[in-house]
Amino acid sequence: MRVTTWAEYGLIVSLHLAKRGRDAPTPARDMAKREGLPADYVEQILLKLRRAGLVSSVRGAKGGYYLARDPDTISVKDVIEAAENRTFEVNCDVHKVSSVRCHDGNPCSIRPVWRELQRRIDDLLASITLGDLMLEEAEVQELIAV
Amino acid sequence: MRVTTWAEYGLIVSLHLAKRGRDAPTPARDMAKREGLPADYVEQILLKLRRAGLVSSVRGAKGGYYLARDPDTISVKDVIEAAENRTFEVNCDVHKVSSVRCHDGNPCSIRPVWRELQRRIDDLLASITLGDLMLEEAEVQELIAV
DNA sequence: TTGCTTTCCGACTACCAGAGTCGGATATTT
DNA sequence: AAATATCCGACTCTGGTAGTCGGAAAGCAA
Repeated sequence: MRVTTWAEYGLIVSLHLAKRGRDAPTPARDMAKREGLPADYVEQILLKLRRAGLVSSVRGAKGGYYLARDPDTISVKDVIEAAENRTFEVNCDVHKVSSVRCHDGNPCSIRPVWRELQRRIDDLLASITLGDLMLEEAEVQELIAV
Repeated sequence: MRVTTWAEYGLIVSLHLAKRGRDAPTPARDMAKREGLPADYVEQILLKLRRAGLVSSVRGAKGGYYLARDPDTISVKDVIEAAENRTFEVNCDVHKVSSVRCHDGNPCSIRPVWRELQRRIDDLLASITLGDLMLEEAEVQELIAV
């Protein structure tokens, strides 16, 4: 169980845009260079973020990307879902063990475990915003450790 | 983010053994057939569970596997770690984005997010035992939804 | 002692998603 | 025009997941 680079890079890039502000758009290539990430790949991810409505873009020279909304209104969950489609994927829904076993009518005491796990993961990730992540590491840590 | 079949099958198989009791060992082949899982694969997983000390085995005819400890003393986290090595894997530790960025000295406001996520996942999974999962689905659901 | 059942274990294959690249089309500024 | 960017599909490469296979060793039963 882990998050992919889509989610990780997505967060890095979103946070980068949040810090840069919304005055002038930031070119993908410039962002990739500063963050030390593969440029072409970053562009793919920015495309996903744009399609999800998290960032906006300006084409042509002097163009680039900027955050579509205020950092405080964008949660980590938003970014991960934009980049990776889902946060935690419950096998009962997608990669079913078997159609019989995972059928809704069939009782399964394991299912509630995955469901609850998904709920808790989503709860945490939805509670953290890009605004929060603009703080120092130690402050973030304190903030989210309830 | 998802659990692999190692973890899923591992749980199914452990739970199966828990329900069967510890009077007589259960052959892997028999278990696989009843649960509708690939026999050879189940055997691989049982091997992992045994190496982790969760199940014990008896070789030869009339042999098989049985739970090494009381179901109430084995958590879902135990089973997942036995089958999959880890529950949630923090990229900062294993698949580092880059050695510079993920170096301990380098400040990173994203890191606390993954760490806290790991903590919460582990907390939940450690709080659920095989004994709990021997209850009905609805009861399990109620039990773990705090 | 000869089978039969079963665990044990390494090695081997198939497949797919993750990670990243590439080539070119389109839009905008200078 | 030329330069800078987004846009986007398609393409490759790799590693891990999922599962299979072939045999060696151990114990039971006759």
